[in-house]
Amino acid sequence: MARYPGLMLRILADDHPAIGPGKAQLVGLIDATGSISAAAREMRMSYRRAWQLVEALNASFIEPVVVTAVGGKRGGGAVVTAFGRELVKQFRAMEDKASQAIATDIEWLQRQMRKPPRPQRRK
Amino acid sequence: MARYPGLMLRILADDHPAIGPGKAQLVGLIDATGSISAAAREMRMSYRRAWQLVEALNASFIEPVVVTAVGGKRGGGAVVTAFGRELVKQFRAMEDKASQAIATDIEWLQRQMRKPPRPQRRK
DNA sequence: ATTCGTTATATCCGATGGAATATAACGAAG
DNA sequence: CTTCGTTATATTCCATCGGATATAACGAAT
Repeated sequence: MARYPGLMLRILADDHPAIGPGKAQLVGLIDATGSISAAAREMRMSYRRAWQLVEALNASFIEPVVVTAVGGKRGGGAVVTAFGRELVKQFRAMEDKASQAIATDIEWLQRQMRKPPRPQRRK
Repeated sequence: MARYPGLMLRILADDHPAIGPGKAQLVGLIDATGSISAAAREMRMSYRRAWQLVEALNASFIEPVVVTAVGGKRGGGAVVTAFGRELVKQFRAMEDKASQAIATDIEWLQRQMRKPPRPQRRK
């Protein structure tokens, strides 16, 4: 999910996550597919969850991030607003900048990490 | 919990959080108090949880972060290793650098945020 | 030997989150 | 008016997480 290995960045609003890697990817996929459900399918996420994330996004910001239409041709759909696109773009840029800023630190840190014997969750 | 308003940074090992704001704070408190349970009390965290986090930290890195002693004077205690101190220091430095690198972006983003009507969790 | 506070560990339980499922509403296309 | 795929919403179920609690082990100090 994280675009940069070893780094996860989230932007908070009042200590609650406003946008992070997951929402950014979701909005990107909605933009690509024109549908919340299609984006959810691609992320192997339940429609309900994806819809909740979209709801949270729209509630977090002044301008809507995703606008939806119900019924009609192909049942409806979802469109990412210009602001939504800008939001994702900005967030990706932040990931880039942050990653650059601490790249050497991350390398050092990862050199201190134990590789194999990490108890991973079962499939 | 996040030291910088609007930013949360986590360092991942194989997509699992190796260190983040919570563990960093916990290690800092263990260093200050010399005890896992005292640190947990200060963070209003159950001892079990704190102990699990310490276990995860020690499992994530080659060198131990916290070493513990059982029994004896005052029942035992926990000591943050030199590496542990360095780890926290490095992580804090990463937060600083990342925060600086994206400060203007965060300002822009927060200007787009809806302030009051965010459904906050109940106490 | 007793005391004491801590680490270590197990067990139980409640809250939370998310998946799965079902259903309704919708509106353009045919 | 029927069809169709989607949004929207409620309901149910289950896994996971963490808090609460209890207990054992420990070892220095008394």
